[in-house]
Amino acid sequence: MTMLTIGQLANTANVKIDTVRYYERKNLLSPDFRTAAGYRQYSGDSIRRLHFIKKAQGLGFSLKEIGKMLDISLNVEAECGNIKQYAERKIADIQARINNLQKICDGLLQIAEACPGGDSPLENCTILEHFYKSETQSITQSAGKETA
Amino acid sequence: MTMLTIGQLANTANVKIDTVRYYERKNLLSPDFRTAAGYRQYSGDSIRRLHFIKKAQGLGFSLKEIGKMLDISLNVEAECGNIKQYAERKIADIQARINNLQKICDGLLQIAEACPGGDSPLENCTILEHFYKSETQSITQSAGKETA
DNA sequence: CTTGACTCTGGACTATAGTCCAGAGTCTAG
DNA sequence: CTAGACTCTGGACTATAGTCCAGAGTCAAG
Repeated sequence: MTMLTIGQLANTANVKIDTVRYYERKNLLSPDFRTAAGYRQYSGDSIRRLHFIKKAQGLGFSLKEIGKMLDISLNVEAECGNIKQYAERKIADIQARINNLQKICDGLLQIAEACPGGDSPLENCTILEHFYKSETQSITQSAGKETA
Repeated sequence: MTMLTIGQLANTANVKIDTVRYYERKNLLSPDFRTAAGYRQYSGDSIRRLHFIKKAQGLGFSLKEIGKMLDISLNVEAECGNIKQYAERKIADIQARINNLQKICDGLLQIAEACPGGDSPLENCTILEHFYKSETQSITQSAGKETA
C-alpha cells in the first residue's frame, strides 16, 4: 500500500499543506500513521476523504457540516435519510439566499436605472438619494440579512 | 440644534452602541463634537449618515465600499457617474453570486433526488457516492468559489 | 558531506463585522 | 447625596477558513 506525504496529498487536491493540517486540527482528516521521524502518512482513503471535503465545500457545505457528514458516512448504523436531510436543508438554505440576493439586486437595479450617471452633479443622484432618505425602507427591510 | 448621545443615535438605527464606535474606528461616522466630559454628540446629519450605512449594507455593500461612497458623496467635484459605477459593479457582482448559487443548488438537487433517503443503507446514498467519486467533478468545478 | 527540498511544531496573522469586558468617570432623578 | 443609568477607553474575543512564520529536524541526490 503506497502512502503519501502531506505535500503529495495536498497536491492531489490542489490544496496548501497548511490547509491539510488545518483540517486535521478540525478533526476532518487524520494521517493513517506517522513515520519514525513524525512525518504524516496518508492512504488512498485519505485522498478520497480530502476530495470529499473539497467537493462538499464546493457545494456550499461548511466544514462543520462536512465533519458531521463524514461522521455519519462512517457510522454503520447510519441511514441514507441521515445524509439526505443535510442536502435538503442545504438546498432550502441556498434557495433562500438566492431569493434574498435577487431582491437586493432588483432594488439596486431600480435605483441605479433612475440615476442619470455620467457627469451629472451629485444632487441628481438617485442612488445617494435613496441611501439618505429614511422613508424608502422597503428594499432594505425585506432583504436586510444578506452579506453580499 | 438638538444633539444626540451615542445611545440615542444607536437607537435611531437599531444598532448597538459598540457598532457606532466601531464605525468611528473605521472612519465611517464621527461625532460632531464632544462634551467637556468627552461624551460624543451627534447631529441630524450623523443620523442620516448612519442610516445611509445601514441601508447600503442591506443592499450588499461592504463597509469599505460604503466608506468610499460616503467620501464621494461629500466631494463637490464628484459626479453622478462616480456613484453609479459602484451600483453597477455591485449589481454585476450580485448577479454572479446568484448564478453561482443556482448552479450549486441545481447540482445538489440532482444528486439529492437520486438518493433513496429514509432508512435505506448508506451504500445506496448517491450523495455520499457523489462526494467520494472524484470523476464527477462537473458541478464543483463550475461553481467552486462560492461560500454558501 | 553538503545542499536543497521537505516536514515538524505552536502560535500569530488575514479578512469582515461586530460584540463584550473591566474599571473608571458622568449624568440625572428622587 | 446617592443610586442607577449612561458613557468613556483600550483591548480581547466571536465566527469562518485558512495562511504564514521561525526555528528545528529529516530526507534524497550528487
